[in-house]
Amino acid sequence: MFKEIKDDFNYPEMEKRILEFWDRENIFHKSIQIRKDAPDFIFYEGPPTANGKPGIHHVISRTIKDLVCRYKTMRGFKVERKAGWDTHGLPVEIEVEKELGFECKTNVEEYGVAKFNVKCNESVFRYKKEWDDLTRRIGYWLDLESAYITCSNDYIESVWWILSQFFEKGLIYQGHRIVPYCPRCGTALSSHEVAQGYEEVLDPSVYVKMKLEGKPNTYFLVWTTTPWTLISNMALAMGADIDYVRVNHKNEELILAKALLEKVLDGEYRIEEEYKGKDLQNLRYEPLYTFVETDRSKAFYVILADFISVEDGTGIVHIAPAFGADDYEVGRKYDLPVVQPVDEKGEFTSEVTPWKGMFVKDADKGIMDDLKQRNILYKRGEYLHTYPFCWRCGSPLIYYARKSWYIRTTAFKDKLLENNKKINWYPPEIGSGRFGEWLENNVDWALSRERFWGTPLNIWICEKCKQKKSVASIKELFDLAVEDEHKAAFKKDVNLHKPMIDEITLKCPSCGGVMYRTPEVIDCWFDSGSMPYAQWHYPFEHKEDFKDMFPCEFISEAVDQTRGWFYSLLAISSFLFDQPAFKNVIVIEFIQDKDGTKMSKSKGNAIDPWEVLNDQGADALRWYMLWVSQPWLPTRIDQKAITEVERKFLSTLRNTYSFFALYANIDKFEPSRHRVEVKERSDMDRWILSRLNSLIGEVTFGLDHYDLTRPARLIQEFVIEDLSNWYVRRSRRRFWQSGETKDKVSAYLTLWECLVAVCKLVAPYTPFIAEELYQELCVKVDPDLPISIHLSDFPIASEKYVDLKLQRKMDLLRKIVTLGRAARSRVEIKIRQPLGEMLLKLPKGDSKEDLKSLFGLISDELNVKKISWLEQDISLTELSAKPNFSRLGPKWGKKANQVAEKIKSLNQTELKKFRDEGKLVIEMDGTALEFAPEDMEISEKEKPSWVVETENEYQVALSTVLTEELKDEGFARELVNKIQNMRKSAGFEVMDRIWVDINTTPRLNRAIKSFEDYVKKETLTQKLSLSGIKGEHTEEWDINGEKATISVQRVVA
RNA sequence: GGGCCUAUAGCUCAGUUGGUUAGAGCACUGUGCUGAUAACGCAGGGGUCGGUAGUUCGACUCUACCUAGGCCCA
Repeated sequence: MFKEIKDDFNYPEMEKRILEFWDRENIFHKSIQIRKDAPDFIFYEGPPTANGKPGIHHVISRTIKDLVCRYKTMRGFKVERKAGWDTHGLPVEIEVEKELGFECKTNVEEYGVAKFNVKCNESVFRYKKEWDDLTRRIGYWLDLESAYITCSNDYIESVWWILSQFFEKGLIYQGHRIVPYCPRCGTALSSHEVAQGYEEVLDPSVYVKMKLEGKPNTYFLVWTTTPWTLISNMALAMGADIDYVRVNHKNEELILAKALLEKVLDGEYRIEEEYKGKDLQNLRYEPLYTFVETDRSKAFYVILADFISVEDGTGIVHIAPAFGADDYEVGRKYDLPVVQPVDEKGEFTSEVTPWKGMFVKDADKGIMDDLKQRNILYKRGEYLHTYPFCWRCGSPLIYYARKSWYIRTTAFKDKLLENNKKINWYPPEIGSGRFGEWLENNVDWALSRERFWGTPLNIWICEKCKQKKSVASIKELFDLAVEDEHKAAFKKDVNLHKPMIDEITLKCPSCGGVMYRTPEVIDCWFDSGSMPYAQWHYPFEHKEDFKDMFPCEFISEAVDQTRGWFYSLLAISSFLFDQPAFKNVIVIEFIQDKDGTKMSKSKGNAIDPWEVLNDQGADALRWYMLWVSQPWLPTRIDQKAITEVERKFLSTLRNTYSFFALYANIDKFEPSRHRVEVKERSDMDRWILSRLNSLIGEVTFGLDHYDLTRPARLIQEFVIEDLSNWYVRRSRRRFWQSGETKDKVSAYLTLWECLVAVCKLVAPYTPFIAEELYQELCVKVDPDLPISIHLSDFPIASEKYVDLKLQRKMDLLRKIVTLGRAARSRVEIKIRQPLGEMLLKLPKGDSKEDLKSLFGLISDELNVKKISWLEQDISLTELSAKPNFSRLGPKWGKKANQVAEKIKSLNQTELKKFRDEGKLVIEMDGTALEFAPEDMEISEKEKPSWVVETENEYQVALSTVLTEELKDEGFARELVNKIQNMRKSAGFEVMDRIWVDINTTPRLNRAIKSFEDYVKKETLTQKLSLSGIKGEHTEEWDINGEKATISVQRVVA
């Protein structure tokens, strides 16, 4: 027996049942085991940070990963899915700092770095259970037990090995990095933190005159909003192709951008000379301040930069390499000195005598006064702009150069570009555009972070001779470490994190001095980019079989990873193995709320995934997200829309199964015991199988090309329109037939085959309902089949069953049926009333013979007795003309009435000519009448007793003549319908036999007599009487205008 | 401030190399049907294709600029 799905079916409940089944039978691991000799499909799980709750956007990325992995498994690959956790990074530290109520970095040191890191470690796994639960609930099959963890010793050891490879090749160096820095907290902020703290503020706006060397009275006019940085000025930057002018203004010669003259200068000026920026390159000027010893030959001249705009300022930008990222970059290019007379508290150092110990921003006023006094301040004002403040303490941030370690990625930039081209990006424009263009402008990777909770940078530096050593393994560390109590303690309990690792000192191989570890930890993107190797503890383990696990075929993450994980994977793999770490990537856009704005907890518009999962279920959510739009488009999510998906698609699929189960149970039909060759089946069967195989082909093609949305839409279309609304609808009666005819068996087999195939097609998308139906449709039928749908193979399209000609025929037929239904509806003759004749007209090219074999279907669906062709030149409509008297009167005066009569008597040819050409000349009583379009109104009507519907060149005409015989049959069908309704409302089972009594008019009695057998057979009536005896259930009806009292009663077997 | 993505019916989305009257589902209105399922059928209303300018015989489609939302970078 197939399980009949009851009305109280509940998706979340079913899904939980399936989850238990998967657990109990260990299906996930079996799905890998059974493919153990199959080719690998390598997948990398991008590690999430578990220190926050998972949200709805995580569901989409996990669904996509799961879908691809399940699909590839069903396609015959072995797909290992190792989970991973990203555990390091500033966000974790901030979370813990908040918990502990810390206000600045020094609090951590006071608290103790060791204790702090223990807290970080705990914090990271606080939400792990939430993640595990959600992962399981949405059906994301992932090997959580063997997850890689970026803070484990093995993982860190692999990362160290990779770092040492970079180091050995000379690709790691020390430089400066400009960071947004909070002087009060004494810490650099991540871009994410900076973004939280922008505020609109008024800053000083000053225009300063910088005197040209050796040119009396000539100045560059320079603008800045941070006067305190002028003390560290090293150069002036101009745009190579920007137009500059020298003007005579208030008895001085000033140089500035031509476009900004009006905006900047107050009063009269005279242009003396014009040039491009590049003409002024290398011109020297006199420094404003000389507090700091500087190699003059390297500074104080005009350089060119591409970031100069003429929006604001003067088109000449003052460059202080220590205090701006652009400044620093261009400074490196020109080898400008980095002068930084500002300490970690943001105060001027003692060199800057007038303002020493003063917070730099507080010194602005004094500096401006000083400039004014020296008569080199052109003007000062205020400037309203957004400026970043510390989100924690509210202090203004300063951009500040810190010592930093870099990886020289620019040294192998061409490899990065080349390897990027080997990646298939979905969508492609991310790879070529956003990511590719960014790679073109690659700058060295700032590797180090001055924080506590991270992978310690594995570089030790000799105190004496400054020799550096990058330790490649724990073993090497032991070999080189100075024998002391720290080493002994470390050996007992290896912990590669700060602060323990900092206590390990090495003996310098060159001079025998003591080597101390550089205090920084590394960027956690390096951790995650190392996962292809570190997740296997490569090269310390898996050295031999590593080539089978690298690179991977597929990853998928959100678009914010372009400069994150996507880059770190590519950079490290390009260096180590000169190939991309991943071959295909689906980039996911963010989910927005139904108004198109970002979901966030603070806005309160975030959808809780559990709400959806408990309410509509995982399948509905999964299907919705993949069906609604391509993952790389911003998707608006609306919980109501998920309900719609459930109602329309999942329920239709379920009900189609239900229909099958109901009748298969009645007939005790077992698919495995029957066989009918497809070619021996009906047109209807061959049609749906043809559609099915076309569908399989299209779905496979899509999924093979990482297009997940189009296949979903095609499957949904197939299930609703083709399978349920046409095949099942049209085939219902075939399942009703008594006895075991070949036609009935064919229908059962066909529907069963379609359902099984559809289940397998949707198995990667909606793994739960697919499993539920598979258990009924397959496992019960044949115990030799795999015990789970996820252990079976994906369907293969059989070309031999694809009959495109048949599909076109069916499309045509359905068009004709639609026209026929519209025609009936217009004259209000219901389908149950048979009609005598139908005429069809097709466009010239269409073959009539092809369609003829399907006439049976049409006459069945539209309930007509006979179908014939309507020849091309015969028309079932006629034109008629209505005279427009308000025009005829003025035009023809007394003759108007005569003319009107003439108009009414125009023949079809004349009317057609008038309609087509808009004019007509005819003769009346010897004079020519010339009609204009306004003279009459043309309308088109069917000929009497026909109703016609036309679409393009397709025309359908139904005869509306009702003979007494047709009426009799109409009565009979109406009666059947009413009795069926009564059976249903009385709660009888489909196979129950009944007694019927009808008390009605003579006219209806006559119809009943002539269709008695038909009525009885359709309604499973054993005895039909006309005596007026009331049975269990009695109702009054109006049967096509005839009153009738109908009683039904169940026959007790 | 810079780069990239998105904007089509009330809602969610299609729309091919530029080509007739811009489509679907949902929602809405009317209507029919219901052993046809959480349905289904038929008809209807609903659009300045985000805005402006340009290229073109012709622009939802190509170009520029602008507006709004998103991501990344400053």
